[in-house]
Amino acid sequence: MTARKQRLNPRKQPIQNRSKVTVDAILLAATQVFEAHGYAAGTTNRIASQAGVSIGTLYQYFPSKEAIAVALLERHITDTDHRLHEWVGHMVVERHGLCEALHDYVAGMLEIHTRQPRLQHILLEETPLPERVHQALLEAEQNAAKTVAGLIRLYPEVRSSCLEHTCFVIFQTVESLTHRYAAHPDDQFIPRTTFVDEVVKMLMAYLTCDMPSMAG
Amino acid sequence: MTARKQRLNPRKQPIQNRSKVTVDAILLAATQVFEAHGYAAGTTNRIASQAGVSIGTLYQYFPSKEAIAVALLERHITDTDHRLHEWVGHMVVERHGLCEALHDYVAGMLEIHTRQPRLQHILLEETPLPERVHQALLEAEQNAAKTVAGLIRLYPEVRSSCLEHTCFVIFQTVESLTHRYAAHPDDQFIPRTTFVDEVVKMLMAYLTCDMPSMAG
Amino acid sequence: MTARKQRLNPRKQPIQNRSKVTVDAILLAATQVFEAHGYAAGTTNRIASQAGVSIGTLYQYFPSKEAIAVALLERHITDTDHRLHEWVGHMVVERHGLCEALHDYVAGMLEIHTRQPRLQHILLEETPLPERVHQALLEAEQNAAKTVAGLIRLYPEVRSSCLEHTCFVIFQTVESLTHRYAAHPDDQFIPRTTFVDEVVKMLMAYLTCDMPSMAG
Amino acid sequence: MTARKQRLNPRKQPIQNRSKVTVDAILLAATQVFEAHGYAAGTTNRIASQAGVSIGTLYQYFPSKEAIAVALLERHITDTDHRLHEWVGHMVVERHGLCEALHDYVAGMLEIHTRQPRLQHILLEETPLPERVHQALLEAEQNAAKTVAGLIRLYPEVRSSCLEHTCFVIFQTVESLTHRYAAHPDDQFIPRTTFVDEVVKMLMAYLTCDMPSMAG
DNA sequence: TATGAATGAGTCTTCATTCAT
DNA sequence: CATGAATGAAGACTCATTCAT
Repeated sequence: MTARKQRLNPRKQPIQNRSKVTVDAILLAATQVFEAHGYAAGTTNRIASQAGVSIGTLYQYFPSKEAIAVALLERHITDTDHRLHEWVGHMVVERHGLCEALHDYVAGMLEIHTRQPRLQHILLEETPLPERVHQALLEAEQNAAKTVAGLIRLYPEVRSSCLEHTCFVIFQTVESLTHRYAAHPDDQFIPRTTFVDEVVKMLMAYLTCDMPSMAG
Repeated sequence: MTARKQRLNPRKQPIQNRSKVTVDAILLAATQVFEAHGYAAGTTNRIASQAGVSIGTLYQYFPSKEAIAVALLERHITDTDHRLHEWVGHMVVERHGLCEALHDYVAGMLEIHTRQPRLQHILLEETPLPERVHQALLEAEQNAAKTVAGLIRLYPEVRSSCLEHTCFVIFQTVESLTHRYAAHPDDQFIPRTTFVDEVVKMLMAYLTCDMPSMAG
Repeated sequence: MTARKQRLNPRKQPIQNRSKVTVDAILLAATQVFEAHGYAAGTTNRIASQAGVSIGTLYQYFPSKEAIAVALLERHITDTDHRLHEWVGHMVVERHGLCEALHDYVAGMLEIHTRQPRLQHILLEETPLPERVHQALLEAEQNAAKTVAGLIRLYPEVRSSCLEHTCFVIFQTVESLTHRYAAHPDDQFIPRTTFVDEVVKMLMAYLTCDMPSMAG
Repeated sequence: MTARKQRLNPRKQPIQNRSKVTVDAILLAATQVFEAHGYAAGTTNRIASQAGVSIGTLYQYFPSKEAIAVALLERHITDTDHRLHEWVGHMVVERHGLCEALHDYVAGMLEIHTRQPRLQHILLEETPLPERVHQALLEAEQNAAKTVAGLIRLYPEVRSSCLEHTCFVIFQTVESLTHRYAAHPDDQFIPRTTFVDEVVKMLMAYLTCDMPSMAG
């Protein structure tokens, strides 16, 4: 079936794959270079040489430096979404308690951000992105909140007048706190495990404590 | 009365102020330019022309682009510190309840970050600052946490095994959540007042709910 | 024979040469520009356009303006060394007399300096060179003195208590006098050939006259 | 007599002197600054502040940076001329021998150039001077040669077919050799006193040895 | 298709000079 | 006359992007 195609294309790998490999190498290199130098100082030449391809080849696959950043961000969005769904699935299957679930979530996000502390900020703040990408990001965040809500809803101890809002806040809290901690680890002041525990405690309290919506 | 003296110094403003006015104009312009273009794309020429002075004048007052960023950050640290102390004083004098106090705090921070949504992150993340400035920032954050703790401690309903850690988390939560909301206002999804209320609710729960330090 | 291979590489010149041609063009242009404007006023843009390349290309081959000057100086050192050795070889083979030998030497140096009257001084005096380059130059001068001594020693009429010192003085005298004459040709006052003759006469007298080392 | 004038000008010093003091201060400062930083990097602001006057005052007395260099060069020419005549007078009065006279001359020039090793080169080579200044310099050099000739002629042991040419060469030799030695003291290789002795030896030989004008 | 030399607009920064006070 | 803040042209250098091979 693919044999005939192969004959027309007697390379070791099918064209599609070759491209994919190159694109992947470039994106990986871009991740590393941006992470290390920031967006402005992360030059396309550095990315190309880190990827092991020529600058010309890089521009064969991406029309501009910005396009690389956009691709990176799109990939990031997809990845995060995947992870989130995997986590939810895992929690459901394993029948973890709420507290364990939250702990898993917070620790997982902290780990991701620790591995690439700057990338997200670089893509979100330093890169001049087209509006549609920003929109995509917002949508992704709202979907994420919904996904989290889907899991949270399963726990009977949760009390919330509006689960959507609650979960939006939870998602944002975890995102921003773990990112911040990863970017500037104040390990001297508060150790990592304590930090995770405290955040989980806050989320648990928020979700389970009976509290009037405002004042009282 | 002062007319005669004025004649000896017919400047509109005393010399001291002239410099200060220029410096202020530059810093204000830098704020706007960085806010609009980021650090790397915020060129010194743009800052100068936005400030209404020549590029030469800019370099008379600041030896380098970095120096402008440092000045901006130092000013930001001082300002934040002032505001925080003012807030604490206000709360103590007015004998506000904990919930109102937190509401004030969150709303205040959100307002600050709304006015300059990107600046803080730009200074913190995009600008290659000398180590001592980073240290100063960390110190400032820890002091802020202590200041918050000083106020929180006055409320008998607060339950916390370690107030220092708790307040550190609270400070970071408010900082990062308000900044995030200001930077990418998801107004469509969750309105501003609701957002503030939810955050306050979370903080209240965290501070007052009796909850084992971990698991249970 | 090589025709088929050539077709695989249809460039007018092999790659290696292309770079070399460019580098040479830049160095030649730098020589002319420094010669005409001095080091400080010899801008890299001027050098580039004189070389017929873009400023970007210039910086592809030399990391800084200083690097160009260093390259120029190194080339100069090598060239001078070559010429000196050639001259010595020539003298030995041709069995010239001392007077003719000195005449050749002086006339040769005068010619070199006439072609580039300012360059040497510019490189030595106006350019802030790294220490190792200065060291290299000193070494080169001392080697030159030794080379001269190697030849001088062959002439039995030479009387000198310390040939090393004598030849050092001779080398410096020829260097500085010919350079000075070339830089500010006082042709009106003393014609070129007379100048050379007089210098040779002085050197001959210095080398051959019996004279007490001091006073007497 | 001058009293009446004084009353019209009740300053501590007459106007003329005040100006002169300021001009002198500027020229002295320029000497030091050029010596330390070269012409291009010797900024007018640095000169002014070194002179203890404002940049505005500097431009009240000199219309441009170049004018300062010209004034410096003119002063240098005058000074050198003075020194030369003093030396000649001294030699004549003291009835020194030729050898001592030359020794005095060489040692004196070496001392001058040692005190300001770069200044002369800076003025002559780095500064883009108007043609008339170059002419003045040439004239000064030729006058100097004549002055030297005037002294040399008094010594009966001197043999020279053309004293003018001989003395021109002598003047240039001493100028360039001492300047070169002062600029790059190769003390390690040849000590200062030895250097002076050798140069004197060469000059003595040149002046007193009977030698055919060329070849032989 | 891959390559990488070449391009040049744009960046930060300096400094001679002016002019209002 | 003295001052020094302000000016802006110009210089060294970078880097996204193109195109001939």
